[in-house]
Amino acid sequence: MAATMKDLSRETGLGLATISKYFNGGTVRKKNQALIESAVKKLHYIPNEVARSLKTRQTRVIGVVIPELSNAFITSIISSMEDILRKHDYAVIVCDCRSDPKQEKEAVEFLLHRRVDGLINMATDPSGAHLRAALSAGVPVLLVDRLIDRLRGKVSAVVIDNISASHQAVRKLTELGHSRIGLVLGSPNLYTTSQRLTGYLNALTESGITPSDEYIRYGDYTMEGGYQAVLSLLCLKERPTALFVTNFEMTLGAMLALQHKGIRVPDDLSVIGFDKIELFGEIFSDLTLIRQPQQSIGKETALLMLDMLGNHDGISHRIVTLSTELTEGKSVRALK
Amino acid sequence: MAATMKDLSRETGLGLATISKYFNGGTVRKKNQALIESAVKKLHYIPNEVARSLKTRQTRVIGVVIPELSNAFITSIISSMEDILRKHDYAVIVCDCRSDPKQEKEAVEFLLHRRVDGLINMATDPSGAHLRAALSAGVPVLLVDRLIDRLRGKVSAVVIDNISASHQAVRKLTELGHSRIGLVLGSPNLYTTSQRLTGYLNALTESGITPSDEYIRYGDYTMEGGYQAVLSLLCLKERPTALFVTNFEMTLGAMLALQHKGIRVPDDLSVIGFDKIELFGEIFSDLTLIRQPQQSIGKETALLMLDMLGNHDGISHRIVTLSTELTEGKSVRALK
DNA sequence: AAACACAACCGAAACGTTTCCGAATCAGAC
DNA sequence: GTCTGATTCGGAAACGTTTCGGTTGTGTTT
Repeated sequence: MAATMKDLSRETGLGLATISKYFNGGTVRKKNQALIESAVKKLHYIPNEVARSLKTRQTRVIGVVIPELSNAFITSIISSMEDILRKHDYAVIVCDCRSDPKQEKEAVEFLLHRRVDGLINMATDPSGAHLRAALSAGVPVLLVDRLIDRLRGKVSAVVIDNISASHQAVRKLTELGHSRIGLVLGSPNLYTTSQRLTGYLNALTESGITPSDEYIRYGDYTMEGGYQAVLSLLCLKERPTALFVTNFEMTLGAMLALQHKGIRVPDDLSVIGFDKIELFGEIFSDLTLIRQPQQSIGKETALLMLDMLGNHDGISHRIVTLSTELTEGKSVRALK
Repeated sequence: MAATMKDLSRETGLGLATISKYFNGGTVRKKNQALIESAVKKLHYIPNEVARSLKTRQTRVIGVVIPELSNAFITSIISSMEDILRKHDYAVIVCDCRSDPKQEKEAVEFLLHRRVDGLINMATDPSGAHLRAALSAGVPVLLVDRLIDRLRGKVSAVVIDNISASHQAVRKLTELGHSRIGLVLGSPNLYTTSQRLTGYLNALTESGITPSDEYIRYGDYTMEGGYQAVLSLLCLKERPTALFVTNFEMTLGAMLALQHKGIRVPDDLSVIGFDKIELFGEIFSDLTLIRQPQQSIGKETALLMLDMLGNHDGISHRIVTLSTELTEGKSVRALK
């Protein structure tokens, strides 16, 4: 059905090797170039990347394993990443593992079977067990957003500076006189969770405030989780005067909870949220929040991966840390 | 580096053909099965899908070309689609063409080079020109959400019944006594736009109301577009008493505009929106809206594609139409 | 024990490229 | 018109599978 190089060879009278060289930028005589070009047109030749992959031992495919596709933070990273990768002629296979370690592992194996050239992973399993096969197969691995300690030195990573981000937000609150500051974190064993907790603790102790577990909640990074976390914080005998919520969905949930409880922001409670994402940003436009540079995360991820793919000999594993930004809104006020 | 079937053959003393048969579910003697299994373990054999693809002439990869990845409606479709496809051992390569017909065409070619087994497309170019190459290469094409008239019979499709959806929404409004009903549509030359317009017009004439262009706006399916469209509708000397907004982003924009203008819903104006999407739904929880079954769209798309891939001889092109649902909120009231 | 049927096995040729390296061709100078 | 050195060309062997068709092995029947 589809034309092959062999057909081109027959049509032009040239050898296979010459045709191949033509497509790979080798030097071919003008007249032969023309000959090949017209044969390509005539036969509707389309190069077969599969055969090429088999021979060159590279598929020009990058596997991406993420916890959830329907998550604006993630898709906006993927989107800018895919953009760059495709411009460099790399295809991206995205696998959504639904935050399930088992599925995550299967996804990695699935991609390994397909001989992806590299693996980008926003890890669900904090142990990194799912990546062992990839590592031992020599496939470059790049972690995004979440580091895995025991893989340090064996993989690259692109993350944000979670500690400072959190530190900055909390310091802002302490500077305004808040000392009972509620913290809503993600799932307990996630990298970002513990980092953001550290930043919070640092900022508090720095201001001479003794942190108390009472004010810390784990909201699973979901809207529902954020909602419940805030409700529970509001039940404390000594209510927090301020809140720091550490991801976007939970911020949404938190705002909803406050709204339902009739608590005014910032009059009754100061709030700092997380991740201003296109559409949503408009809705709570006056929220003070920590903003992650999703675009840059995607871009840096793509570039770092391309870099790893380039240095085929002796891959150097780098960790790129991007910084966040505190955008001021009107959801925070000074305690009189 | 990586072990091949040849290595397994040497290790077990069995022939290549036998090993292959083992992996493809052929009958192999018990003792030999055990032999192979242990060799697989010992050598860490991973089947090379690339070589297999070359030989079998199928990649088990589906290409998906969409206008925008960071769009919740789209990702939720993709998510459920990818889920099913991967369970059937098909990988999905997603290309975001940023609603640019040129990029869309390039994406299709990109995927064709990679010899995808099938193509799923939420079309940006309403002419369908970008799909010609795929069609003539005999690659099954499946349109989602947007039909392309001149491709009828040559492709399959999964869409919703836009005309009834729109009809239903508008009839609801006319039944409550509204006659000046503003309509906010997407981009003029899109399939869904014209279908939803038709439903609107039908419903109006059915109630003896003469439609007027004055009440129709094109909002480009963006939040900003919806925002502007509503502002402009509010400037009419004879303001509409009700509004039907035909996608999610524009509904968001519309609500924002109303909020900014201090217009109360439904007291001052009745509103029917579109697409309740997880998170956002909570925010405007009392909106009456048309809900598309994104899950089902994804699922039907995947199944239909698998079906097309199955009937390798004589693909029958089907069009699956799913229906929408009107969920009642509190954003609509009867005109006294 | 011979004959048979049937299951399980294997050698070798594909699939469509790339690449090595020896062979052919070329341009220019004498 | 020949020779030289530099270019361009092409034959053939890979890459790791699947599959065709033929061979060997196993177990039953008489």
